[in-house]
Amino acid sequence: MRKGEETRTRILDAAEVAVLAKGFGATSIDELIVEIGITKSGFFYHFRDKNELAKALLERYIENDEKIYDEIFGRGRELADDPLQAFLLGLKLLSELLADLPNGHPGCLVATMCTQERAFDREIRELNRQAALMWRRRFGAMFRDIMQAYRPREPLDADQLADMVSTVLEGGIVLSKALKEPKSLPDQLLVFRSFVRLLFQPAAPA
Amino acid sequence: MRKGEETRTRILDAAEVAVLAKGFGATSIDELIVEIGITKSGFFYHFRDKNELAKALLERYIENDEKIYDEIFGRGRELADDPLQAFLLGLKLLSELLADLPNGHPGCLVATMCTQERAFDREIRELNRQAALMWRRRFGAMFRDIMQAYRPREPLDADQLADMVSTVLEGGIVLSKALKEPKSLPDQLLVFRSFVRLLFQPAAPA
DNA sequence: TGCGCTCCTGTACCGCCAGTACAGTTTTCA
DNA sequence: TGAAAACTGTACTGGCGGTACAGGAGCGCA
Repeated sequence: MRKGEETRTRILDAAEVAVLAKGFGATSIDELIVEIGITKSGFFYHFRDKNELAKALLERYIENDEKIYDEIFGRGRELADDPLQAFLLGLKLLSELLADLPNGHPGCLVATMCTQERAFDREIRELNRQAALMWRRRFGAMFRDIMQAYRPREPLDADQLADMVSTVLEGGIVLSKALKEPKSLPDQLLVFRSFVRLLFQPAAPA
Repeated sequence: MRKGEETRTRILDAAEVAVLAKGFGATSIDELIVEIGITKSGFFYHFRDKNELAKALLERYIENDEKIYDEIFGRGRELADDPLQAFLLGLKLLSELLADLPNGHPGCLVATMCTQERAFDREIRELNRQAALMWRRRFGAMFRDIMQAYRPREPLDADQLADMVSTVLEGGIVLSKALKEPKSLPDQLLVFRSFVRLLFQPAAPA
């Protein structure tokens, strides 16, 4: 049990790196087993097929993602009582975390599975959808809290603002990779942060 | 010559649909040639290998993308003299165009190649980078024009604002696909439009 | 001590796929 | 009508996903 879990984790680790770098279709099982030093039979002992691997990969990724957001925006709430300040602080912390990744963001598995959606079954596409909905719920709740205390200068929907967080993150990752400029992602997040601050800023004093 | 171009186009058309749906690695040449009714030899007459296909695909995609932006933001400038109004109008027109796609946005090839970057050679990654830089130049020029006439309420960089257009488009496509909500993409673009309007809105009257 | 379970290895095989090689054939257009 | 363009046909290679099993090493427990 102990040993089996460890091997499984090593497969997932190697697969995640490869899938984020080359895409799922271009990631071969043969290459993974060579890398981690097991046989093909060993691989299929842990995963029925490649689709099972994709599912396990995505589940683990989403779980970890949620944990990171919990920590970062939890810290934001610890350091600031005001919901707007807490959120802005969270965005700042997230931007710093992304800026500190030495080789830039490795990529988002949710995005990877979206850009190759027909390569996966219904179950995986549903997992992907649930992840995006969780992001919406998380940030939507924050924006609703903020709106209790601040009146937005434009009548924007809390869920659409929440989606904007995911949009900027996913889009920033793509742009960063296309440009080969790791700094673009944290920068874009800070631009979005400025927008949020502007949106809830009280009208200029008379 | 005429005929050859037509076949080549048919290959590219079929390949683009398949690559956007399943990713490049999961798109097989065998499947493409069956779909368009040629032989494998016929395919390799037009493209030396799969990488040549990818390059041609990306080149055509970027060219077409530029043409669409030229048209839409050109129309914006025709209908409004003011650079801010012209840009806001362009975003509106773009949002409407995206909202009218019956099955949602098919996906962006630049994003596809980013999320599978290691599957492609240096030349293709450079093409991708140039595309992102072209977007930056295009929208950066528009923001600089706007800044000649309007003072932003936050000191934001024109190039970073320009990148935000690409970010929102790429991120919106990913989110739309993940959520299976085609409307998310045009909606996100309109949220961004509100932000831009807010940014250049004169300070609230005293 | 040995039984059974987990966690693999080894071997052999199938059909799909990218790519090569090249000879031959049809189509197109000047 | 003839040369070039645009293919087809055939045969092959090696990698890959996946299947099918048979067997074995190490470990916990009665």
